[in-house]
Amino acid sequence: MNKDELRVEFSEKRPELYAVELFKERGFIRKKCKRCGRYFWTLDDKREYCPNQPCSKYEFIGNPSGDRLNYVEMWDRIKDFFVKNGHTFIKRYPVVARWRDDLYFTVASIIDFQRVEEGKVIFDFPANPLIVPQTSIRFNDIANVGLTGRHFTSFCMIGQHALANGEGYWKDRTVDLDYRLLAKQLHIPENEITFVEDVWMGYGAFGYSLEYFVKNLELGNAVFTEFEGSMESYKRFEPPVVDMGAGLERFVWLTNGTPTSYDAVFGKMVGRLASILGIEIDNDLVKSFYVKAGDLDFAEGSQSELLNKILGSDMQSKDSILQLRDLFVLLDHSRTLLFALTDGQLPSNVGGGYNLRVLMRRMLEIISERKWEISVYELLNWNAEYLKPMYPELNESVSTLQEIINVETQRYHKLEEATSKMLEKYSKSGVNIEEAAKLYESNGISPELLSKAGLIDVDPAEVLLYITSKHERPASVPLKPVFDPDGLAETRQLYYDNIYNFEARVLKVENGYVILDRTAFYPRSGGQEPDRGKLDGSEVVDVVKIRGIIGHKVQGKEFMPGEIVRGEIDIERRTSLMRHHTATHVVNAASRIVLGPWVWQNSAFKEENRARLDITHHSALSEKQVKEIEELANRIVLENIKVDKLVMDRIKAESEFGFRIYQGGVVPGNKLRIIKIGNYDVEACGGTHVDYTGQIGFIKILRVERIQDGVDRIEFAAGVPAIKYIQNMEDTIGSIKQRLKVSEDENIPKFIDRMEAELKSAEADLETMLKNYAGILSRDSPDVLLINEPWLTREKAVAMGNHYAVNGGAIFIALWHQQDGFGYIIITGNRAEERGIAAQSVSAELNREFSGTGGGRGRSAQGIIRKLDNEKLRSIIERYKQNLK
RNA sequence: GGGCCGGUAGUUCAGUGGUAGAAUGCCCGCCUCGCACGCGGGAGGCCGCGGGUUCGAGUCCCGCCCGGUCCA
Repeated sequence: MNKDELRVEFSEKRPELYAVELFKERGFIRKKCKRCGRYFWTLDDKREYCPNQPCSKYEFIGNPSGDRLNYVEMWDRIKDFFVKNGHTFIKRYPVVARWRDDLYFTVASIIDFQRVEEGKVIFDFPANPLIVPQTSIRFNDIANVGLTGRHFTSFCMIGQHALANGEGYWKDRTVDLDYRLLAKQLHIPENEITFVEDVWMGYGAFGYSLEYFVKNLELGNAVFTEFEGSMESYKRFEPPVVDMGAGLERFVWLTNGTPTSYDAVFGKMVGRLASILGIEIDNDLVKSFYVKAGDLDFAEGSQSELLNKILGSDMQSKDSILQLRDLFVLLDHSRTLLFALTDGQLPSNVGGGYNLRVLMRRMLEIISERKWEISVYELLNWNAEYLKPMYPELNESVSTLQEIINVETQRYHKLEEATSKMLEKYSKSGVNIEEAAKLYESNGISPELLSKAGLIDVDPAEVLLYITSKHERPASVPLKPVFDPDGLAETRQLYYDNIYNFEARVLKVENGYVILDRTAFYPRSGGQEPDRGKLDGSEVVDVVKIRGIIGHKVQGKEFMPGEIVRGEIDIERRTSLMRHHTATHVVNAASRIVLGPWVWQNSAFKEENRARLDITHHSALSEKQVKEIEELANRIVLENIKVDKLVMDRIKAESEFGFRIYQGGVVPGNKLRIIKIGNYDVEACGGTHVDYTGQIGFIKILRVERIQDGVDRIEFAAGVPAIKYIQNMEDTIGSIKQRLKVSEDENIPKFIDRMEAELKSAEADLETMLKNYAGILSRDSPDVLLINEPWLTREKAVAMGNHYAVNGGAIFIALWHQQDGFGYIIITGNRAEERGIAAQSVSAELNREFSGTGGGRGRSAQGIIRKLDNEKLRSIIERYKQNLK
């Protein structure tokens, strides 16, 4: 199924889908665009073209429509309208989409309420209908930011969402509300409003949509997700979903009519930044440029080419546009960074973190190249202040972000240093295209930089093309569920109620998994390993949950549907799992307190004997930090705090505790199970926990490692396994003390120091002795020295040979016994050289005569011989002696 | 998540399969010098770790660890 086919299906074959009541009531006419052929609805019977670019051009620049409002005012106005009309206001979700494994960032408001389970989309609305100002992040238009006047790396998507299930509403009311928002609430003349027919699809569901435009600026898109299946056979999606997303930035732009949306959106910040940086803005140039640049795509093709097309050869204009672009980029990128950092994403070299690093580095690069007197942190601060009425959390978090920015800035400076060193290195030779590609991919030195430094002749774009031509990507294979949950009711969970023995009815047996109507067995989920125990006396070896249905893998017995069985949980194992799970929350809280507010749980795993917690942090953990975390965690244990296990409405939990509760990802459902440990930690969590922190007993951190840029792993044990770990450590130290014959732990390092010193002095003595010995030997037999001693090794032979040669010896031959013959080393001195005797020629002779192999260079050679004939060796040596006389 | 680059003296880095180097810093001595003072001497190394190939590996091959970088 593709979009074009779907358009034909809906717009051509089923046009009635789009004919909402409002169109009849207000007299909108359906037209077909003369240029692109798409259908649109308008009150203007003379209109021939749809409002999309390039079929039509913007008409609002310098000629705005509706009430002129700034960013924050505009949101208030829109929010008031929807709330007045029965919508529940929902605070924005984090821009870091932790509840989705297919996305790093929240890219649209509907993402908040979608859960993807086994490739199927499930909608989960906290209220119906609702309105949300969802900050959405998109990195695909990064090259267009600042140049087209309308692209951002993040924007506010006004999300108007409803389920058509009786409680919410469907398309007639949706379009009616959107129309009234424009015409009544914002006083936009109704004949300026146009609706365009379009289609939408994703995750198996699809539908049709009406995009709405004013003066040819697209403001929003109302998507009606009504179907699922394939083009050939589709059925109604229950319940149908209203997904209206509109760009707040567009609304502000329209009603202000500025040349760019940045002017409207960032308001006073533009002028303030320009005056600090000493930039004078030429309004005529700006207006004429952005009117033309609006419908170009700078992401594809050469940027300078497009600029030349608009500005001709006027270098000065080009410079001032690029300068303005950089100013807008700083404002845009700093806003995106502010949201993403606040929501806990750290810059790094993997995953979504890389996108942030790119933004950060682009900002630092601009600031450093233009020598602008502004810091990244200041810009974040401005944005936080500006957006305070809408998003107070930004202003609360911004001061804590300084440390992250510092670390990242230092990394950038390190890269800068390394770069200038590399440029220096290649300054004479220059680089070819292959080297340029390598320098960029491995050292981060961009082709533009090489070009500026005059090290490459080719167009930088050509290097990038060369790089992309080498890349390919692999595909991933989705896992197949172990049993089919369709048609089964959710299993009743008994494991939260301290039940360890129970009776239940078998509903189904598939693939070795027994599904019961109720169970006290905790399934593998939330990083907690499953319970073990017995079902009718047989071992339960695994417990899994698929869409609320719990399956037990049992060994040694066949079960029949309908029979009643007895379950018995392994209490010792469960208790240990509970300790480790609560301990994980405690260690997470301790890490956040010790390190900083950017610490989130990245993932976690709890088993019977140990647990590991991966946390987001900008640097590797120091020994001191680990000790502090361990100590604080144990203090929280000693405080013996009650572990509250609450069931709360999602909205209430989110508003009371914030999105911090989603450490392990957002849990589906309107009711959340909340685990609260005093004021230390609150998380939505489905795991089993102890009742008081004191029951954890003792937490011991076993090891920490940095598993990737931005993530540190903490492995620890709680309770009995932690004690066992300490006991093992004691045993090890005890045996070391026994071997070293020291009585106190603290004497071990001293003992090692002494051993090291003794070894060193023994080595030095040996060296001296070898030297002296070689000196004596060089006097006694200055021509050829054959030495064959049991204590010889390669290293000792080399050292001796050198001393021998230095003292005037000519040919040094060392032989020592080896597994399959004799190893030898030959070192020659000046006198041998004068006679034209090279070490490798002696070696060659030995090899030839005694079935050996080996070789060398200049004054040294080494090898092995297998069949030594002492008689023959003596005569060879005699010959060399004669030769040297 | 994938690709690529790197890891050798305290530091910055060279290093054709054949005795581990330079510069700088450090220590000692000389010089009292037109200025990164100069001269001489010295200490400082599991060449990231483990395996393999080889008579022989810093060097070639494989795996791992650490750092960096680019891409999705």
